Amino acid sequence: MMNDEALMHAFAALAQPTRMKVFRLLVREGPDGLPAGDIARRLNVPQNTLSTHLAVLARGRLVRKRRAGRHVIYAADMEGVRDMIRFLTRDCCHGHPEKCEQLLDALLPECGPAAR
Amino acid sequence: MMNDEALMHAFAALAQPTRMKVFRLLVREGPDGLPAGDIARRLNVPQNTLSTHLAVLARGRLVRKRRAGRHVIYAADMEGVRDMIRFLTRDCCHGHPEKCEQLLDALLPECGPAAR
DNA sequence: GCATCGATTCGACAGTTCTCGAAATAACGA
DNA sequence: TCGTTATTTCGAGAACTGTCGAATCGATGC
Repeated sequence: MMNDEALMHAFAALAQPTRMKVFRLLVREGPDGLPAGDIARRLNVPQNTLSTHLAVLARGRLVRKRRAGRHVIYAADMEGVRDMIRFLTRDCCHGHPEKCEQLLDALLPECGPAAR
Repeated sequence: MMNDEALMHAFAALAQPTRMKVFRLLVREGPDGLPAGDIARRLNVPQNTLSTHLAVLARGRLVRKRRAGRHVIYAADMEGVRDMIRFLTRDCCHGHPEKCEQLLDALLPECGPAAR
């Protein structure tokens, strides 16, 4: 479980337009991820600037990196995401689960109607 | 639906320890909320500093304010939360809903086992 | 070894955020 | 109206963040 500081890093990581775009791109790309250079090219950001942003996302556990030859491949890391959701929704219902409907509705449609 | 800038404000709002504590407190407190001064006292933050933080949370649609006499009462606003969750989970499953299990597990326990 | 390619780190500048004392605003009661 | 209480806004200093050129590191192939 993430502590408060780690959680803060996760929120800070997404509080910046370029990093939001990177995260979105990587979530769509799936577990295979993309090399740093490809991301830089696709988002039109200088490679060194992007590298800094990727480090911030990694610090927030929102991306994971692995090396493949001379490429470093980044992929979305859902562990950080899970802990953010936990924080956002902890104690939200006060014993009235139906109040969480709108929150569940935000999550479930993405997973298809067969999710549950 | 929140645009990217509004969403960014929501993430930025939680990227700061005092504001994280305020949000957590207000979520626990429920829809009735708390007057600004009570929050300041409970978290040991000067009232003017807290006021600034509350404004940032409000900009991110994470709290709502209403006036009651000379008090201004703040309560958690789940609309911003819902849009954050939507952003975090959009396109995460790639046609394999079972991959979202861990994300659902982050949300459902908070709502009690009878939630679905 | 050395040239090359991909990625990161360094260093500096500009811009933004955090904090809090002091001043201003807003609502109430006497 | 005046004094009191609750909250917000203003202003300034310190700290932090985003950006990108230049230098560095790491892996590959010749």
